[in-house]
Amino acid sequence: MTMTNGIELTDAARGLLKALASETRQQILMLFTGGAELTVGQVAERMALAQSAASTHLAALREGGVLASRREWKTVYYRADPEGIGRALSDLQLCLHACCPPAGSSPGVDG
Amino acid sequence: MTMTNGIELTDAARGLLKALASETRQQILMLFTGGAELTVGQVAERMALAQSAASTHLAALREGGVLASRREWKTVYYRADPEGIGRALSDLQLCLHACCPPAGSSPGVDG
DNA sequence: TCGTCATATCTAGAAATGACAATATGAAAG
DNA sequence: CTTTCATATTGTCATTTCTAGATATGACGA
Repeated sequence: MTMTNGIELTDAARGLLKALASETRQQILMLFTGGAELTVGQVAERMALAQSAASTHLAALREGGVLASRREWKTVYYRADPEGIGRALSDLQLCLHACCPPAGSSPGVDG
Repeated sequence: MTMTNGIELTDAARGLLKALASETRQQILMLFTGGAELTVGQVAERMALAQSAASTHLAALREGGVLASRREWKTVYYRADPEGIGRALSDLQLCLHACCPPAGSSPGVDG
């Protein structure tokens, strides 16, 4: 049995944290609210970024499991990856909950 | 009527993301599992960091609402801040949920 | 084959981050 | 007032990250 004396974040959770470490990427993610599909060019325009910067950030978000991409001819459409986000968020919550229970999570802790 | 066409992360959520953007700080947080109280010196020793580096990281974690500190004479004891963590996590979840619902969260989305 | 379009990758400079050493702060003891 | 102890802050350097421009890739149309 693998023994870790402490708790550790999963890859999914670390990916989310890394992807959303940048405020620019946080804002980019919000562009995809409601299941919108956006191209690299559209993101670059809305964020007032160079195409290369937008491409890099979008790749980082995809790498972190936050976005997914679909290619149609020459155009790449990015969209949110609710499943990836959900898993990462769940892992993060589970880990932080195990680490620092919000008072009253485990019976017998308080009383 | 104030119209924000998008969704925005709360300060608490952004604080959490910023605080946990560093893997070193992620590991530091895990030292506080189980409600442990640690001094700056103890964290520095366990993480094999200089005292100044530990102090800076702990301050960042406190700034992000992840840790809380208690001063006793010359010694400062840091501990997890479950309330702050819970709020940030809740905000983050709420925002991401609103942005990218995990399939079937809002009745009528699917049909 | 050549040209165009959208995106990805490479390169280089700018800005931010993280590390350590050294110094400063604040509180208690002598 | 000076010393002592733990922590906070400052200065500097190395590393990383961010950004934009230029170039490469892949697919279609002529």
